[in-house]
Amino acid sequence: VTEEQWQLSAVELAAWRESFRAWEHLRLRIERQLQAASGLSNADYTVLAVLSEAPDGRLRAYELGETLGWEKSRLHHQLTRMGDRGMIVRERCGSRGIDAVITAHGLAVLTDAVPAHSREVRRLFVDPLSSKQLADYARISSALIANLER
Amino acid sequence: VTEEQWQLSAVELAAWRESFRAWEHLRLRIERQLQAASGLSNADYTVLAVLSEAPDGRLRAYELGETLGWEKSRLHHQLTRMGDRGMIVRERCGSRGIDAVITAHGLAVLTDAVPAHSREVRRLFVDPLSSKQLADYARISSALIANLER
DNA sequence: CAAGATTGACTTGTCAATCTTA
DNA sequence: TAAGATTGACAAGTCAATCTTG
Repeated sequence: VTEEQWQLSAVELAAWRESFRAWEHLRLRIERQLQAASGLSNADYTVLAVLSEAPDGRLRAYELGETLGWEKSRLHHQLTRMGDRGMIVRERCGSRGIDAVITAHGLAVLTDAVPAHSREVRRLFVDPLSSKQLADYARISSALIANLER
Repeated sequence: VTEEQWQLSAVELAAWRESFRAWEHLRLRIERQLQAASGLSNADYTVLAVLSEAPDGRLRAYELGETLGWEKSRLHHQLTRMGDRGMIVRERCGSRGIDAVITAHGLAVLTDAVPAHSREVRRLFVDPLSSKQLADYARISSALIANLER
């Protein structure tokens, strides 16, 4: 019999499936709360949050993409949708760059959405874990990201 | 000043964002590998895997949905697409139930896909973690699921 | 040419409404 | 009526190809 070195042990496979399932559920619930309460997707919320934290509420599209880890076309479609809904505007900047800028409306929508969203994150992610577990989870996530980006 | 009890601490927020980012990246990479190597989405793969593990490669659509934690319409669309590609068939079963049954072709596609997929899961998820971290991560995921399903 | 932005075609997932049969 | 299945409209994301300007 050939050595099947790729095989996952039962424990490893279960860990993978359980983690996958947990994250899918979590994402769905967060998404639903945001949608129902504020009409935002999680992607909308994240873009608004990142822009609102940038100086002048403005960021190069390119850097925004890096920050979020999104492909340029995904970002572009997202910004187009958000632009159509008046949450951001695009402004040509320098030579061949574009700035995404959060609008007053975008900021208002975000401000409105933050408390309930944060409460949901707390309820579904922070509260069920001990602070050690939360720290562990974050540390492991960082390790995974580091490995992914190598 | 009002007590802002919903606020997430910097640590909590960072943990949430880091975890979110890790999981998004991970999912994308897994998805890409599957797509490139086997023309399967992760959803396809998961359905095939679950069916292949069921007695006779057959499962009530309803139970399949429960197992995966998917809504019925998602499952329905998914099965339709997989049916179109000859990987499963639907069979009326009992009174008002439908069985999803993996076909020989579906099983062949799955069998083909397993090694490279498993290798990728190992490379991106299992190997970068110590076995204690893996166990921690799985345990935390279970806790999150338990909380979500309450 | 190359960095960065844009486009369009296509796949997946969500929601809400509807159908079917015990 | 209710369990379970189906449908269709739509939002989101992916890929590959193309445009633009230094």
